[in-house]
Amino acid sequence: MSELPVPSTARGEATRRRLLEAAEAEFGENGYAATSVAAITRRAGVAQGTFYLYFRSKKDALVELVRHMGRSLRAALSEATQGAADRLEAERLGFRAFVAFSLRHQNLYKVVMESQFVEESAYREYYQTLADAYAANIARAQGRGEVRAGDPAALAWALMGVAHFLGLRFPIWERRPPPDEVMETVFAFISAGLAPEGDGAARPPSPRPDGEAS
Amino acid sequence: MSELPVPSTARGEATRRRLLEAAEAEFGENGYAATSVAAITRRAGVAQGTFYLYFRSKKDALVELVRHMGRSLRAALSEATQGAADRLEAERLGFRAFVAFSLRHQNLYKVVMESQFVEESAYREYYQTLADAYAANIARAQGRGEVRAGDPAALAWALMGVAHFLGLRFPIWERRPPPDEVMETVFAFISAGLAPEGDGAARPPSPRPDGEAS
Amino acid sequence: MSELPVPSTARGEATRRRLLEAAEAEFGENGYAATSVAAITRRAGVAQGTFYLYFRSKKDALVELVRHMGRSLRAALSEATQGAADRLEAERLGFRAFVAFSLRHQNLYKVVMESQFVEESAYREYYQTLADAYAANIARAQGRGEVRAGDPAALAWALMGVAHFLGLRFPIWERRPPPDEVMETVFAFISAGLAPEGDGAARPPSPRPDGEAS
Amino acid sequence: MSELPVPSTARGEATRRRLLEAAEAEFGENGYAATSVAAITRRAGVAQGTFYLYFRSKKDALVELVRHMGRSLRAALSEATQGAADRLEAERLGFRAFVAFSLRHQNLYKVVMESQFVEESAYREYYQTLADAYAANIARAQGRGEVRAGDPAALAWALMGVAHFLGLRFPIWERRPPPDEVMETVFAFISAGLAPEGDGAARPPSPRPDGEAS
DNA sequence: CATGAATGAGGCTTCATTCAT
DNA sequence: GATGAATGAAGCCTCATTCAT
Repeated sequence: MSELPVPSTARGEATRRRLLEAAEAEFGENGYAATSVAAITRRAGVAQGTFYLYFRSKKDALVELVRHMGRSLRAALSEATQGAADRLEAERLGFRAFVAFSLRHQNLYKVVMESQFVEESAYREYYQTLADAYAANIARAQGRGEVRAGDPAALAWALMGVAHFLGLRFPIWERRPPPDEVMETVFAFISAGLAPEGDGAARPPSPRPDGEAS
Repeated sequence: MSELPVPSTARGEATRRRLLEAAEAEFGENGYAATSVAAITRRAGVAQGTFYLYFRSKKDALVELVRHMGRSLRAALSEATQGAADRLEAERLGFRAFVAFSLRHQNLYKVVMESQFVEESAYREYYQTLADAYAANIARAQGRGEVRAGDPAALAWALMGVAHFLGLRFPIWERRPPPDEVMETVFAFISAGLAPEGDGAARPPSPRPDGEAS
Repeated sequence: MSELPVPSTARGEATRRRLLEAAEAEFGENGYAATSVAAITRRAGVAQGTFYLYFRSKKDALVELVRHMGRSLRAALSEATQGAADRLEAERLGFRAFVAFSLRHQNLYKVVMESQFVEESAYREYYQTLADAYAANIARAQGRGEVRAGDPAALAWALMGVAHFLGLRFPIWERRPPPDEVMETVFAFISAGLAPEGDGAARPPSPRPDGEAS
Repeated sequence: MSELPVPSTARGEATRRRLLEAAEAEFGENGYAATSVAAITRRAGVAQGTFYLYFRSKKDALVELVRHMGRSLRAALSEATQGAADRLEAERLGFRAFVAFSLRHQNLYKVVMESQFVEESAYREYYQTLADAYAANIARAQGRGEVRAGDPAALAWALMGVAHFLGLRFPIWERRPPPDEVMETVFAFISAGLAPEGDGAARPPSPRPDGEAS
C-alpha cells in the first residue's frame, strides 16, 4: 500500500543503521522467532513504532539483513581473491576468507540459514547469487585449463557445500578457526578435486599457471 | 513433571505414529513456527489435548522427528553402500541413495534444518552422528589405501557439505533429481578429491585399486 | 483456513451467548471502534482467547449481532401485525411495535447503523431483507385494493425511512416513546400516503376492509 | 491548549482547503476509522505535522466536514425550492435536489452518517438544524392550508426519513438516480400524505390550490 | 508556515498448554 | 486413553499526536 518513507536525512540514516545492527545481533543471538521487535528497538535505543518507519515488518528486516550479508560476503571474497595467481590459489584464499568472515559474523551466518524458514526466496537468492558468481569464475578457469571439465555450476555448489559445513563445524559451533590439519585436508581434497584430468592434483603448479590462458 | 505415559497399547502406538506423521507433514510444509499443535492434531484426527499425552511439548515432537530422520537416513545409506567394492564405489552409491532419500523425504530434510533454530543440540547430534560414522568409514578406507591421507573427519564434513547442497539444490528446491551432467561432475570432483596422492582420480581404476581390502 | 469449532456442548452454547450479549452491550454503549475485545470478554467473564473460539474476529461478532437483530426485529414485527384487519392496521401495529422494539433494544439499533462502516454488506442485507418482506406485504395489499398503486419496493423504503427517523429521534436520542401528537401525525401522513387514489385517506375504512379483496 | 492559528494568509487558506478536501475523500472512501491522518496529509500533499496546524484532532476535521456538508445541503435545497408555487412543488423540487446532491456528494453523505459514532453532537446538530428549517417551512404551508394539520416537526422528520432512504438506496448504494417509477411512487405517497384532509392527494390541483399564499 | 522523524500506548489475534469430564 | 473448552501470556503492528528544526 503505502510507500516506505526511506528517510534520507542524516538522522534517519543513523537510526536505520542502528536498527539493522540491533536486528542482526538479536536475530543472531536468539533466533528469529524468539526475537521481538521490542527487543530490537530496545537495543537500538528507539521507540517501538520507529521500527516501522524503516521496515515494513519484522520479516522485512530479516530479508534486508540477508541481502546485506550477501553483499558483504561477496565483497570480502572478491577482495580476498583479488591477486590470486590461478584458480587454485583463489580457492585457497577464498576459503580462508570465508572462514575468517564466518568467525567475525557469527550472527549473520545464522541469520541467513534461518531466513530459509521465514522467506525462502531471500535464502535462495542469497545462494543463487553466490553460486552464479562462483560458477562464472570456475568457467573462466576451465577456459584457462586450470580446472577440470564439467558443469561449472555443479562444482560451484559442491565447493559452497564444503565451505558451508567447514564454517558451521568450526567458526560457528566451536567459535574458533578450523585446526590446520583440517584446513590442509580440505585444501588437498579441493585441489585434487578441481585439478584438470591427468594432472596430479596437489602438484606444484605447472609453469604458466594461468593468466594468458585463453 | 509427570512422566510421559509412553503408551504401550496397540491403540496408543497407532495414535502416536499418526501424530508423528502429521507433525512431519505440517512441519515440513509450513515450517515449525507456522505449525500449530492444533494443525497437527487436526491432521492426525485427534483432539488437541491428546498431543500432550505423547509429547511433552511441540519442541519435543520436533526433536523426536529429527532423531527419527537420522536413524532412517543412516539406515538407508548403510544399506545402499552394503555391497560396495571400495570406498569410491561406496561414495557413488551413497550419494545416489542420499539424493533418492531427499526426494522421498522432502519434509524431513527441512525439518532437520529447522531444528537448528529450535533445539540446536538435536541438530548437532544429527550431523555429528552422521559425520562420525562417515569418518570411521573413511578412516578404514585410508587404512586400505583407497583414500588420500588426512583428517578423516574433515573429509567426512566436506563430503557431507557437497551432498547437502546437492540435495538442497535439486531434490528440495526443484523437486527433481540432479541432471546427469551434474551428478557426473560431482562424482568426478569427489573421486579425484579422495584419490590417494599420486593417483589420477577419474582414471580407469588401476589394476587392483583396492577393493579386496577388508 | 481453519473451521470455526462452533462448540456444540451446553457449556459452549452458554459461553457463546454470554459473549454475544456482552458484545451487544459494549458495542451499543461505546461504539465498535471504542470497544476492545478485552472489554467484551471481561464483561462476559471469560478469558480473552475464548472470544476467538466463537468468533473469527471482532468484526465477525458485529456481523453476527446484526443478523441476530434482523431476525429479532422481523419476528417482532411479524408477530405484532399478525391479527391486523388490513394493511393500514398492520402499519399502525407495525410502527408501534417498531418503536417499542427500538426502546427495548437501543444497543442493537446503534449496532446495526454502525455496521455500515464495518461491513457494509451486513448492513445492506439487513435492510434489503426487511425491505423485501415489507414490499411483499404491500404488494399483497395492493392486490386487495388497500394500498395505492405504484412500486411496492419504493413504498417499503419510504415507510422504513419514516420509521427509522422516528425511532432515531425519540427512542434513541430521547430514550422515550414519541409523544402522542407525533405518532398521530405520522400515522395520518402514512395512512393518507398509502390510501388508494380517490380514497380519502384517514376516512373510516370502507365496509369490507380487506380480506376477500382480490 | 494553544489556540488554533486560523491562518489568514492566502497560502494557509489554500492548505486548509486542500486538507479538508482530502479528508472528505478519504473519510468517504474508507470510513473514519480506516482513515489515518497520514493518508489525509499524503493526499493533500503536505507533511503530517501540518494537519495539526489546521485541526485540533482527526475528530475535529470530521466535525468541520459535517458542518460544511450541512451548510452545503441546506443551501442547495433552499436554492432549488426557491421558485416553488406551493409546498407540494417545493417538496418535489427539494426531493429532486436532494437526490442530485447525494449523487454528487457520495462522500459527504457517508461522512455525516459516520459522524454519529465519532461525535454524536455533530450528527444531531446536522439533522436538528435541517429538521428545524424543514418544520418551519411546513408550518408556514399549514398556515396557508397547503398541508394537513399535525405536528410540523413530525412531518419534517418523516419526510427526511423518506428522502434519506431514497438517497441511500439509489445514489449511494447503486450510484445512480432512482428509476422514474420509484420517484413517482414516492411523490404520490408524499403528496397524498401531506395533502390537507378531505383533499384527494394526487388529484389535479383544485382551482386555486393555494399558491398566492405568501 | 511547514516539515517529518519520533513517540508509545493500545488493540487484535495466535497459540502452547492445562484440566475437568 | 481421549476429549475439547478454556486459559492468558505475548507479540506484531497501527496510528494519533508531538516536537525539534
